[in-house]
Amino acid sequence: MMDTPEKTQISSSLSKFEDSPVFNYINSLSPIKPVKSIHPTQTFNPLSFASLPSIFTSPHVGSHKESRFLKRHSYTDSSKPELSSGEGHKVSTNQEAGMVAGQLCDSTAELQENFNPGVSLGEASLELPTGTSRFAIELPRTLNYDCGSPNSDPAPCVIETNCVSESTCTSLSIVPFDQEASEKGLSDGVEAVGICQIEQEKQNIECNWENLISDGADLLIFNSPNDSVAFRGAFQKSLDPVTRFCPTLISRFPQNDIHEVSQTTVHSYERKDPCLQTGEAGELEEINHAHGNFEVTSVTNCMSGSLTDNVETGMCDLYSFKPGSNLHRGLRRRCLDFEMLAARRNNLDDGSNTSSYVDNQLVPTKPGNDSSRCILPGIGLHLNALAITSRDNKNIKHETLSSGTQKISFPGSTTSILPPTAGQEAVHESLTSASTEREIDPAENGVQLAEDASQASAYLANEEFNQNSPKKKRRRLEQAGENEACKRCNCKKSKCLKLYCECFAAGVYCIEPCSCQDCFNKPIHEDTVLATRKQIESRNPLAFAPKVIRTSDPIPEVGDDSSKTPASARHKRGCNCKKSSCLKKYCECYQGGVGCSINCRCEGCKNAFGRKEGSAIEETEGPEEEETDPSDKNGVDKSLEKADILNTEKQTPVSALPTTPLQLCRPLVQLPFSSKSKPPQSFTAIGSSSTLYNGQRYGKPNIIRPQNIIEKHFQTVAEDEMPEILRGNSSPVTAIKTSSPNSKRISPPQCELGSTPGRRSGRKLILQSIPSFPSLTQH
DNA sequence: GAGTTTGAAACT
DNA sequence: CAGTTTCAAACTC
Repeated sequence: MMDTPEKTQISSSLSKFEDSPVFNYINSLSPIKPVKSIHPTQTFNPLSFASLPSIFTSPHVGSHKESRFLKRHSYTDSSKPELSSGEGHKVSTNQEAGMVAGQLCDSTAELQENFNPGVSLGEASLELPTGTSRFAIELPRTLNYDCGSPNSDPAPCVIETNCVSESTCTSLSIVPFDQEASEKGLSDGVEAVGICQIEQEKQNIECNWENLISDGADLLIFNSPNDSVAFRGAFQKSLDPVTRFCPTLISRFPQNDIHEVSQTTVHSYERKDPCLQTGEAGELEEINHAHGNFEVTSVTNCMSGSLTDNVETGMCDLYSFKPGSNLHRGLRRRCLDFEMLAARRNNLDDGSNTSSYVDNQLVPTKPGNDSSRCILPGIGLHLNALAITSRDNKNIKHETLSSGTQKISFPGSTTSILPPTAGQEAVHESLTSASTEREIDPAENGVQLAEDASQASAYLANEEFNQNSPKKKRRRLEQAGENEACKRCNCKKSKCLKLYCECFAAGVYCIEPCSCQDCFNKPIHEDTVLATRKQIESRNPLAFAPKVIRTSDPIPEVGDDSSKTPASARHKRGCNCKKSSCLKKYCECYQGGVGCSINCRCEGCKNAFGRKEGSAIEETEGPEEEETDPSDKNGVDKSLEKADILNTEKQTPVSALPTTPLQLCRPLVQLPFSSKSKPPQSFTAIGSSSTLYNGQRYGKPNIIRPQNIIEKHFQTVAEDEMPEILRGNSSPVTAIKTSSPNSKRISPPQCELGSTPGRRSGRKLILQSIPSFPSLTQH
């Protein structure tokens, strides 16, 4: 170390005067090769930053490394005035060739290049999949470290003649660059070192993840700048790249059966951030496959901070997100998506809504390019859908898989056809969990995407995708499986800036098919839309949250028909139906394909998906139908059909929770919002600890990951043991509710189960028993 | 397609 | 917080 700093200083001081003094000095230092040594010295000067030197050590690297270093310099410069000042000239000189920004870009490119080889090496030495994953993960970190982290300090060590030592010293960040080393034949040693380092990092990462897992809050928050960076990068990337990710991930998982790897990666992602996941995944792929410059560049950019900051700020401004909050991410994404869309639309055709519409529509219609779009959205959708219920429907899975698999063509959704293999399922779960996490981000993207995806699916399902009349469209959509994702409104007075508007409520811009009047929910009026959203959210943070929340908790509200009501899904607020008997779409619960819960204030509930406790008692199935019949047999029939479907599904052991298309669709749409709107609270609460759930039901759905795990937990445990307890008992929410008027209702159900309090207590116990991921169950 | 019903959202 | 109004979807004809 000592030597290096001296060298650096010297080099820096000499740099300007390189010619004579430097040479002399160098010559003095390295008797062997005065000339070559010069190179490094120059590099060093700019590199004076600790980290860089290592790279410079190898003469080859020369230009490339320099560029890299330059980047670092730029970063480091801010952090380290000394270097900047001293080196400034040098740097500037070096940079003279290119602007700083240009350097960044170049550096990024270089990085990528470097990475690729490094990856290959690492993989070769290590396991390919793991290596790749690691690598991807590592990269960001390394970058981060490079930037300003103390780690850079070791760089001086690098200055030392030994390339190997240097590489090691540089460690994380530079290791990948081993190309040089490899070239020199040092590769072996370097690789070993690099691998070790990588492994260490990996371990660290894992640990971090674990920690993160423990901390729900952390989960939400970017673990490391890397995450944020990755995320940002992903963000920055166009949708297309993002779309890539999903398919890649999906494809990989099932194909390779790299369950562990995939899971690990997924989990990690999940834990961190959905966004991150995508980003990282994307990185991986890109690195592996195409050398995606984007990500790296994005990372570098993030390093620079300019882009990311801008984005964030912009996003924040738009939604007034809180920087620290976990939601942030999701919000950002949403925002981004939103903005992205807006930007696109604006770019495409400022005035033309059509362009935007095109986007939405295109998805279904145009498999090719659009597919990419779809993909992103699809991802979001999938995620959302998944988020809704990890288990849920095959449909969801299919969609997710299909979408995931396919940017190409939703028809790919046909993937649904493919029976999910165990591996797929596992992947699925992981994905779902991930998706759930993403829900946040997907929020916007998800919504839009979801719409797209839904549209696509609908399209697939129904050729008729014609959307001439909203009603027809709706019906078609419904028929299609009710991919409500393609929402179309018919607003006349709300200007599509109120929750009355489905599109707005779903966080989606209105599109052509909409027959709304005086619509402001268009990219053109983005500002207005955002402002309005803010307003609404200020009033009700959960306004855009998904109305139907899927929760692993079967328990919470359902006191009623255990069989009918999908425990996992509940309407956030519950319905207030009085005349529809919760048998028509007027009922949000019914519409969402979920049973009524304690939260509901409905009267004469006959919800086919599950009655409210009180109502359930009141009405047995037989009588219900009878009662329902009078009012509307037709409607009932329809509803029953759905209900039947659900029932059948329920009957099937697999889908404990009915996953009607409705559910899927709705939740999808809603989810995105929820993610957006979701108050950070929910997230934090969820993530932080199981204990905090009170208010969090909403959040739950968002928290995908825990659900998956927990859900499984519950399912396994719960199904056997839980059901009774859970059924009877009230989730924390229910408990809360008990205090509320609803509690009255609750009491009657007791008849079924016995002592409610006991249930509650039992339930609590159960929850407690589930230590790690309490959040899931929260309700 | 027009009109009615319905319940959420918004308002007071 | 409760009551009322507004709104647009859902539904019927």
